Amino acid sequence: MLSPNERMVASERTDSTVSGISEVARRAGVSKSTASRALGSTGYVSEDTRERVARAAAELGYVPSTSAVSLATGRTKNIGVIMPYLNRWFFAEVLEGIQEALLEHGLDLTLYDANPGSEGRARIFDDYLARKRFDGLIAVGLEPDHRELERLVAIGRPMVSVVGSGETTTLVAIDEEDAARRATEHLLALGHERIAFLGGRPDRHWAQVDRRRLGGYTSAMEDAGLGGAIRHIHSDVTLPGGYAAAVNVLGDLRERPTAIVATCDEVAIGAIIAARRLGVQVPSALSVIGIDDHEYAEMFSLTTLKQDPRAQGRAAVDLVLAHLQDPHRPHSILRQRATMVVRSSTAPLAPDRSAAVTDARA
Amino acid sequence: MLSPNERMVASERTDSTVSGISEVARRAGVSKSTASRALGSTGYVSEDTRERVARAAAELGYVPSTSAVSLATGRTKNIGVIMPYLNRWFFAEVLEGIQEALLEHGLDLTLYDANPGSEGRARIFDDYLARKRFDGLIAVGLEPDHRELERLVAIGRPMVSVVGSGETTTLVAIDEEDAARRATEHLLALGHERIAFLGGRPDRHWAQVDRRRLGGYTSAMEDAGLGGAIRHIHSDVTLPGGYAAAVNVLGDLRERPTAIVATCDEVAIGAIIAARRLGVQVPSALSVIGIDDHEYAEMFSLTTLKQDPRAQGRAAVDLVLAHLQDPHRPHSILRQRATMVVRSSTAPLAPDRSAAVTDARA
DNA sequence: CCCGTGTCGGGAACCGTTCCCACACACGGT
DNA sequence: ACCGTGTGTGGGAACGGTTCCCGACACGGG
Repeated sequence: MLSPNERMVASERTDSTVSGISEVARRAGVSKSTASRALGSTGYVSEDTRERVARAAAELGYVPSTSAVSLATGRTKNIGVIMPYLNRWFFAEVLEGIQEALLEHGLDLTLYDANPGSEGRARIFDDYLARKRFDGLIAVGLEPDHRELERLVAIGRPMVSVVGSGETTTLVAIDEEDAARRATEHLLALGHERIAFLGGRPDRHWAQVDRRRLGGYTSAMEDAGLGGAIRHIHSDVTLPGGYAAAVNVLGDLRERPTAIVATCDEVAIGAIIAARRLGVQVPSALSVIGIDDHEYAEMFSLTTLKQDPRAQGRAAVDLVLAHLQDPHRPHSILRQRATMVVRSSTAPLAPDRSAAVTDARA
Repeated sequence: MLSPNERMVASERTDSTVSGISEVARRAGVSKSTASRALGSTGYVSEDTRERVARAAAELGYVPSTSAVSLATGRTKNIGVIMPYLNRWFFAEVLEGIQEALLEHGLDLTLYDANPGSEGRARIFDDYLARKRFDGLIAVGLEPDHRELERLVAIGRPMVSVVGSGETTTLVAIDEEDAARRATEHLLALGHERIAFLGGRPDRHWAQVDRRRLGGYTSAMEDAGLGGAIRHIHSDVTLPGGYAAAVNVLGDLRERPTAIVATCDEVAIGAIIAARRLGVQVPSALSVIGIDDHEYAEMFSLTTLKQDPRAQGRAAVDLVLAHLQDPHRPHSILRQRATMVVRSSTAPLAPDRSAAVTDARA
C-alpha cells in the first residue's frame, strides 16, 4: 500500500509527466521533428542524437499520446473483437488467445459483446463499429445477419472471423461438419446404431455451427445406412442445457439411445452428469462423445474431438495483421484440424443393452 | 450475403464517407465551428441551423473521428478493464455487466488480460496502461502487488476495483469474510461440527478473496468453540480443482468431514461431483455450501451465498463515471449483500454418520 | 435614438503527432 | 575548384476535431 503522501508525490510526478514530444525535444536540444524521428525508426538521425533523445524521453517518462498518433498516422494500434458470448468456454479461450497475441505485437484490444437479440447488439453495429476505433476486426462466432454483414463490410477495415462462414471474410475454424462426422463414425465403429445428436434448436438464434455439426452427424449416419435412426435432441448449447435435455431422454428406457454425439463438450458433460444421476453407466450403457476438449473434459473422461481455440485466436490475429500489411490480400480460409482424444466416455456397444442397465442398478 | 457488386458500392460509399466535419459544414452552409456546436450540445445554435447540420451529417454518414475528438477534448470515451482471468464464471459475468453498462453510456471498453505471473502482465503494467487509452479503469479481482499498485496510481486516472481491497481505490464487492462466516454458520446451525473449508492454497498467487473467506470460516468456527476442528483443504479455485481435492479427502472415510464450505461455487460443484463419484450422498452424508450462485448451482441443487457479479460490473461503471465527473470524489466502498439461497446440498447432520454412508452404498 | 443583452456565426488557436520539404554540411569524384 | 550525393536537422503543414474570442445583428427598454 502506498501512504497518502507517496500517492501525492506519484500523482504530482504524473501531472508534470504529461509532457509531449516537444518537451522531450527541448530537453534533448533538438527540434520536434528530430525527436519524432529519433523515437520512431524512420529517417536519418545520428546515433548520438538518437541516444540523447531516448535518454530525455526516459527521464521525462514520455509516453506518446495514442490519440495524437492515431490522428496523424491513421493507425489506432488497436484491434476490435466482437463476439456474442463471453461466458462460454470456447469464446473465452479464443479471446485469451487473441489477447496474448495482440500483447506480443503491442496492440490493444477493444471488446464488443454482441449478444444475439439484445438491443445492445444493434447499437454496436449501428454506432460503435462505425467509430472505427480499430485497425482491424476479429469476429468470433458472430454469425451476422444480412444487415449486420452489410455494416461490417461498410466499415472498410480488414476483418477475420473465427468460426462462421468464410464467404465474405477471412476465416479460421475447424471443419465443423468433418468433426461431427468423425465423432459419429467413432461411435459407429464401436457398433452403435442408436446414436442421437444432442444440441441446438432450430430457432431464430440457432447457431450455424450446431447446424453444421448436425449435418456431419446426419451424413455419417446416412452413409452407414442408418438414416432411419437419425435423431436430433434439442438442447440449449450449455452444460445445464445438455443436462436438462439428457435427463428427459435418458429417463425413457425404451427410447434411450446407446450413444450420443454432443454438439460440444459442455453439452456432452451435461449429458454425462444426467446419466450419472439416472444411474445410466457411462460408457457401458451409454457412450458420449463431444467436440472441443473443454477444460472439464479430462475430469469427466470425455472422449472428444479436440480443437484449440487459443490457437485459433492467435491465428486470427496473425491474419488480421497480414491483411493490414497487404490490403489486397485475398480472403482465405484457415482450417485447423480437430484431433480425436479418446478417453473413457465411449465404449463398444454392450451385447445386451438391458443387461447393462441392470448392471447400473446393481 | 452481399454480391461482389453490392460490396463494391458499399465500399465506395464508405470511402467517400470518410468526410470530416468540414464537409458537413460546407454542405449545411455553415462554418466548421458552427457545425461542431450544432452536433454537440454546447453553445448557441439556432434550431434551424442545428437541423440543417444534422441533416447534412446524416446524409454524409458523418462519424466523428475518435482520435481527433480525444485529442481535442482529452476524453477517450473509453474505459479500460483489467482482470486476471477471462474464463472463470465470476470474471466473465462482471465483464458482461461492465460491457452492458458501458454500452448504455456510449463508451467503449478496452480489455487487459493480466494473468498473474505471466510476462504479459508485466508488459501491461509497464507499457499498456501508461498509454492511457482510457478515461478510467476498472480492475476486477486484480490484487496488484506493491509495484503494480504504484503504476496504477501513477496513471492518474479514476479507478475502481471489483473485488479486492478498497484502501487505495473505490471498491465494489461483497463482504467476503461475512459471506463465508454465514455459510459456515448455516452448517453449524444444521448441527455439523466437522466442517472443512475447501479452496485456495497459501502460495504466491493465493487470492486475497480466498484468504478472506477462509478467515470468515475460521472465525465462525472459533466462535462456535470448534477452533480445534478447523480444517483447510487446499485446492485450485476451479471446478476440476475442487473435484481433485475433494476426491482425496472424501476417499478417507475416517477423516471425512460432514460438511464443506467451498470458497466458491465452482469448487463446491467440483466437490459435489467428487462425492457422487465416490458414492457419498449429498446432502445426507455430506453437506456442501458455496459462494456465488454460479450458473450451474441450480443444476446441482447447491446451497450458496448468492452474489451478483453483473450488478457489480454495472456498479463499477457508475462509480468510475462518478469519479470522472467529480475528480475530487473521495474513495468509497460499495458493499453488495450476498443473500443465502438454500437448495438441497445442505441438510442437518445425520444422527449416525456411518449409517448415512451405508445408505449411500445401498 | 442609443445602447445593453441575448443569439448566432466565423476565424483561428490548439490538442500532440507525423511527415514532407528545404536546407546545411561533409565528402569524394571529376 | 566545383558539384552531386548522402546525411543530419529544423520548420511548418497536415490530421480532424473543439473551443475561445470576437463581431454582427435583432430586439426591447430607458
